[in-house]
Amino acid sequence: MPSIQNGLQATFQIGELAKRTALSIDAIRFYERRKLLPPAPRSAGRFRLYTPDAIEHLRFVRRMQGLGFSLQEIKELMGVRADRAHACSAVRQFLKTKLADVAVRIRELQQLETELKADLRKCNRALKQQRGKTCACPVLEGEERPGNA
Amino acid sequence: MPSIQNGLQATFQIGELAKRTALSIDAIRFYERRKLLPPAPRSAGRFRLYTPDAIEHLRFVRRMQGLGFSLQEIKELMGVRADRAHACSAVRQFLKTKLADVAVRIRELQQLETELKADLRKCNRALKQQRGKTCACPVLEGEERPGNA
DNA sequence: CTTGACTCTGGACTCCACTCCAGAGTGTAT
DNA sequence: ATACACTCTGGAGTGGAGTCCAGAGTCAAG
Repeated sequence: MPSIQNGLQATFQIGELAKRTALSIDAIRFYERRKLLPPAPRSAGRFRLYTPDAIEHLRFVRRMQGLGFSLQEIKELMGVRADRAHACSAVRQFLKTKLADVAVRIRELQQLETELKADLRKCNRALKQQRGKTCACPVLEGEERPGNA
Repeated sequence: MPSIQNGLQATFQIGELAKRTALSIDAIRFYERRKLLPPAPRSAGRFRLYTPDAIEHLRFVRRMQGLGFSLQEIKELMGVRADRAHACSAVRQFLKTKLADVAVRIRELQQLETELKADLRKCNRALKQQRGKTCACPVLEGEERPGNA
């Protein structure tokens, strides 16, 4: 259970962090090994102790991951962002590069969005026209049906 | 070399396709096995023969992959898009779901873009202020240097 | 008919991002 | 003192997305 005895901040251990981030305990330890999470301070008995920061931290990792960044890239990104305080032109360059990457991805996704919308419109028109006609559409789910073209 | 003897269309074999798509031959065969590419018709000697369609096809795959879709997802997406002709509501539903996914990703990337821009501005301001002062900034590249701060 | 560049298949191997243990220690509740 | 839930480390295993390779076949040129 959370310990508040030092009057500073509620800390909790890894199981709790796992629940609050919907990550597995193993995944959290794995991220720590890969330096995506700073090594947690430990209790007397060597249990990791976390503050709510860790939740935000891990959420950022997952968000980036969902956007298709590798753990390596995320680590670099976090390093730079934490470090922009003592900024230098290498950091600046890194940020510019990443920004350009992100802009490209956004444009490509918007392109895909346009295409999918067009597909959807065609689909809707087709559906409207075929009212009443049978439509088995075995395409989506079926993988293993026997002889049935 | 390309064979044009049937008067229909220039076909080429896998090495050429690899060059034109900047994919490896192995990757192309791998995609075929995973059904991301329809099985190519073969020459008399069982060599795969491709038309320029295949180039577009593979480019689409890579584009989607760059956007973070798994091969499984790309396969589904292509299946549905090829099939919207004989549309049905399952296809329509799939498209709607994917569209929603894409919209979410776009929003998240835009959010990240905003954050990175803010980082960059802070970085620029910091750089302006520290004109003249030393800035070693060992953060980015260094991982394995011995004692050399 | 041999050489050289290309292709074939199947299987083993790699890297990433985890997941799943076993065996041992921690901490609280009874 | 013991039970029980939790955590520790280190290492093996998994699934995705390929890469690498051996041994064999194809085919144009000399």
